Amino acid sequence: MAVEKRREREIEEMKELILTTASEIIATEGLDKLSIRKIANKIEYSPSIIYHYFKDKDEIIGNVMQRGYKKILSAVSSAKMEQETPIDRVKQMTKNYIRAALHMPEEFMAVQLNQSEIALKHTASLFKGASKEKPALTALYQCLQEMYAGHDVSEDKLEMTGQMIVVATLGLIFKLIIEKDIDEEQRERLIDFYTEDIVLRIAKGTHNDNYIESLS
Amino acid sequence: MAVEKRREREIEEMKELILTTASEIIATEGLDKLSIRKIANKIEYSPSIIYHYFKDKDEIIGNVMQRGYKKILSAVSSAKMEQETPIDRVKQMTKNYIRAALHMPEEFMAVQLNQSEIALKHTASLFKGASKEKPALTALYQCLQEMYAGHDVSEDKLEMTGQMIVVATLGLIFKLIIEKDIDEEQRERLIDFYTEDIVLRIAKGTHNDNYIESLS
Amino acid sequence: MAVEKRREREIEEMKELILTTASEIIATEGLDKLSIRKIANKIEYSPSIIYHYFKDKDEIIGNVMQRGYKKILSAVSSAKMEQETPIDRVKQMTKNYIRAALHMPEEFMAVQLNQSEIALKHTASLFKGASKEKPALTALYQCLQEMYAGHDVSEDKLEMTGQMIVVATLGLIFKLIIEKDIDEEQRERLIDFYTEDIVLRIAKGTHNDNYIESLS
Amino acid sequence: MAVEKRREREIEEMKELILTTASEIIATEGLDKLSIRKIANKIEYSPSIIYHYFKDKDEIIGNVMQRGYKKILSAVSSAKMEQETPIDRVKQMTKNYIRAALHMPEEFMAVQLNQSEIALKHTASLFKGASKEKPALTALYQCLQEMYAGHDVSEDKLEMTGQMIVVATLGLIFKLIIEKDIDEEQRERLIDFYTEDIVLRIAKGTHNDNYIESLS
DNA sequence: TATGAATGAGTGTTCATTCAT
DNA sequence: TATGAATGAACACTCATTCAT
Repeated sequence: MAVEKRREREIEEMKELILTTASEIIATEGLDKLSIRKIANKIEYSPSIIYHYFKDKDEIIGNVMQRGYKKILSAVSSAKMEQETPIDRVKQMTKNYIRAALHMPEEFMAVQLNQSEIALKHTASLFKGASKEKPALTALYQCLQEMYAGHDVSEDKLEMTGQMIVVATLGLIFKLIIEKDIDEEQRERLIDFYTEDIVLRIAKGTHNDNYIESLS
Repeated sequence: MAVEKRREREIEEMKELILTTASEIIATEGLDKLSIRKIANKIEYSPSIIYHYFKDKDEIIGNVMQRGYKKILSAVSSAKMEQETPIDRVKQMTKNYIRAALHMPEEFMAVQLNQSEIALKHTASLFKGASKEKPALTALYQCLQEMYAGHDVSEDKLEMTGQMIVVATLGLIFKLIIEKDIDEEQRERLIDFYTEDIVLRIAKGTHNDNYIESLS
Repeated sequence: MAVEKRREREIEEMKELILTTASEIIATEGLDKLSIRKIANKIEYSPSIIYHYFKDKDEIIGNVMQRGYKKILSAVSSAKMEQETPIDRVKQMTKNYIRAALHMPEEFMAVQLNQSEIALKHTASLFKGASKEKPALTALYQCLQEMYAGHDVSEDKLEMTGQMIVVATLGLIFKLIIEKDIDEEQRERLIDFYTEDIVLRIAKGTHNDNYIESLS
Repeated sequence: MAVEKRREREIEEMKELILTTASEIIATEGLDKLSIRKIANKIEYSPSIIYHYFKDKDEIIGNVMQRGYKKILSAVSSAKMEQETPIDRVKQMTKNYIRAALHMPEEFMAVQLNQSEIALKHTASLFKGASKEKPALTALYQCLQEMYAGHDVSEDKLEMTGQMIVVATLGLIFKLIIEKDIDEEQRERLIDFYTEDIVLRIAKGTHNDNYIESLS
């Protein structure tokens, strides 16, 4: 009984070890350079033992991605209710999302850029109706709905606005990850500017901005 | 000497052929499925001959990416002057950029996601002062300057606004490429919405939007 | 001691379980797809435990084959005494033999095609004197002796005739197993024709067939 | 030009070497123990080179089998017309067939016992109408027709008789191969008895054998 | 210039077997 | 008695690269 528990723990630890190692390799060399043998070498076990803990390579990749996805998601959702106004919640959410992503850059990239069906099941967000299916988008969408409550805005446009925030945020994250030599200060400036300013611009739309009309 | 010139031309042609073929493979199967053998098969030469024209696979990839970057650039710049108002030029530019990228999705991804220095030399755009160095950003920046001429907006904010447009556009492109199963109609809707609406929102800022203020 | 007996019984049961399972796998997937893991999975034990009951895979295969041989044998011998005339007994025996074999095709093939000494100890039938050593052949031989009682036929020829019946029967069985797509009707026709007609022709010989002489 | 010819010859030689080696392995260890690595080791080349000459393992197996089949076929057909009477031709054909098979025992087994579709395309002989499709059977069938010309025998029975000769012959060959320890003399006796006597019995049928009737 | 032969390292995966517990 | 962790050898196959010609 105590034995069983220890076993279970050990299994969990080994799985953890394998997944972490896989994450590291993905982080340093990219998803397509990940190999069972590389994992085995790193953890100093024989390749075969890995099949004790995971059915095959796909299961490992699946797990790595799911973990990545969960990390991100929890980071975002933890912020859901902290802010009072919907727009502040949107700001907070994107901020958290960006931070979380930048804490696991390569893993995040691997997940987001993966075109396999299992990955897309988690990451797809551009299809029609995504705001009702995807947790992250749903949260965003609800904020937007609150913001526009009582105003005549089509559901469609609201969904697309949410999608555009997602897309723009991802774009920023990708670029910040790829341009890894940008100094800390500039990073912060860009993130701040994006979350404090750009997100707002996208979210609020331009319904009444006579001033800006005059600019163009 | 005439002989030499012919030789040189032939060499150039062969290099061209190899690179074009590599591009095609990347376009249809992705960067990591590119192999010397595949190129050789397609051009109906033996794999070995390729090493006559390029040191190794990496050199081929490097060249492909450089060409990819140039293609994109020319697509964008060709549109520079067609539109009258600056905001229309911005719209047009992003539209062209998106179209061009989506016509060579895998190649585009390969270029934009490449973290090597030589790639970054072309693609880096988030550093301070980028709007003065990077052709694409410069064009954008100039439009924004025109838009805000006579208004009190800091150079800094204008540069960052340009960078945000770049970043958001890339995000949209990436997602459109990755979520390859989205139907044509939705694609068009999103692109339209982005170029007609979102770009505007980002570009114009929110200086005077009392209406929206009331929303939040 | 009671305990010991129970233990022994349990061991026997476990061995039985393992062997039956192995037989099933051989039957459904073929001998070369048999693996310790597959057996273990099926009986819901760990692979290692199997080594408690059998030295190695070969020992298991050996046992399976022995059992297979016995099954066939009992199927044949059960028919020994049912028929009155010797030729009817021969017919009945071959019929039973064919039926029994076709009920366990893969196992039968595995046994009959196995060239190991232990397998051959059971299956060898072509050596001189086989009709006195091999139960199946002995039965056949006795029938033939009865048939030819009072006629001048050499022991030798009689033994060889028996061997030829064995050989032909095996040939038919093998082909029926290998050509697995033959429809039921044709199968039956062939088996019938063989057991009713061909076996007779072989068994009876051609001592007096003037008619046929005239054919050649 | 001379170079090309030499190359072609060398390729042919290498292919030959690979196939012969594969045959040897099949002969000594069985078809399912055949591996690319084993071939490579035996011919003292690296495994990869084998893929220069053959697409994959299946292609090698296919070639081995085809060669085997052809060898047998030519052995048989070479004898077709040497004999005068049809029954002598049948005898001669089976004799040649047996000899040919015993000269390449394991290869023959591998071909005849292979259940894959491509193998069966060559070896299947029990289906209705086989005597019109399979060269070997056709030859047999024609002999039988000649023998029974002018007598009232159904096509069906004639075809089945042919099939039974095939089946019996295969049975004999298989057993002679498997029981590899039988001494030369006994082998010869059995083969002789089969070809001189048994084949005759099967072929001629038992229409008029009053004598034998009395036996049963 | 161009080829094809050849290699060695690498891929994912399966398996029989051993051993400490 | 029974387990699960672990290994090492084997499997088919792919690839970048080299080299003699």
